[in-house]
Amino acid sequence: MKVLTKKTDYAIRALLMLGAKQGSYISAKSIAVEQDMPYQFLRGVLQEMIRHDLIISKEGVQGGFMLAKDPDEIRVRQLIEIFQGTVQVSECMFRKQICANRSRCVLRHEIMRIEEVVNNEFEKVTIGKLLRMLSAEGNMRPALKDGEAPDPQTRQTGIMN
Amino acid sequence: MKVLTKKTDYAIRALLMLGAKQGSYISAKSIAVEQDMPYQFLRGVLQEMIRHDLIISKEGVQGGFMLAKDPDEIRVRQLIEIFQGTVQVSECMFRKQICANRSRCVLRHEIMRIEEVVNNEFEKVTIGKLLRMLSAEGNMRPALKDGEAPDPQTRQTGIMN
DNA sequence: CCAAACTGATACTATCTTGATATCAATTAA
DNA sequence: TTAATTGATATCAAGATAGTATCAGTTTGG
Repeated sequence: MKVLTKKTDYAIRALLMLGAKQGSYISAKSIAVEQDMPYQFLRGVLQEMIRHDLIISKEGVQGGFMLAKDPDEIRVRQLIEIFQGTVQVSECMFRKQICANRSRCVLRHEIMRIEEVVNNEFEKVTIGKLLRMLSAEGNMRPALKDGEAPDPQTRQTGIMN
Repeated sequence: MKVLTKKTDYAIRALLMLGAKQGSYISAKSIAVEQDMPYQFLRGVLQEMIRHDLIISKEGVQGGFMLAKDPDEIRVRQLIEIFQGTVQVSECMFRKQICANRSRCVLRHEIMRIEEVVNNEFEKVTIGKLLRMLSAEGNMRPALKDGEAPDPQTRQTGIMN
């Protein structure tokens, strides 16, 4: 049972990199190199995020990508939905007006409950939160609470690797 | 994001059928027919469950399968582990002594936390619990609490479809 | 004893999803 | 004007999931 596919994984890490340098355009190439991701594959991921208004882009020399919104408003849950589709139980679910099979429906009911738990958890994880965890870890200081501004030192430490 | 694969789904429903007729052997064929599952595929699933001591079998005429333990001791979590492997985050995790990439590790940390939540939930769902939900639903009475014995009427209603 | 109803074991194929690559046109800054 | 870039697709490879087929061994009832 794999929680995150490559696409989601790459997406999150790319966003973290963009989030660490807000305000400037960062090229797909530099992300791919620094994060060790396949270039063209990453580009597909980035384009998908543009379509969902998570990032914006600029073409041409010195072009690249930039966050389109506050990091605290980009939720891992949404990324999972974009790249892996809504959580669903086996089949049954859609169409098939009311399950033909009771045992499957009972099972489904249980799983939908669990799905909700999972979704709530992923809803709480934002790019902003991850960024704070990163910088906190970066210089071995306690994690910042939500809303608290990280100190400049931590800021410039750089995020990746 | 698919929570249950066919194998797990079939496994659970087969177990529910066995659980509904504890004490007698039920053939793979009858399960396949009643539950509308591909016969040979189901057989593979059943054999896997034998290897994990969830069920036992009897060969030959009048043979079939039977639960090997109390339904309340068969957990959906274990079934998921058997048929879908342990929950894991992207890659990273195994080998690769300590992630080379900090952002991936921070992410991983968050996801491992969520995984634990999921595992706890699936740990709580047993075949016994599902059986009780089924019989409760079967005749529109409130669900039984854990440990409470279902009444005979409910019992004989039959489980499937 | 034998035939039919079964499981054990395994090999194979098909289909779907995920991951990755390649190409070409359009844009932009130096 | 050219090199660095994104936009848009098309294609391919690899892996996971789903499903089929086959044959040998076991058991029971007639």
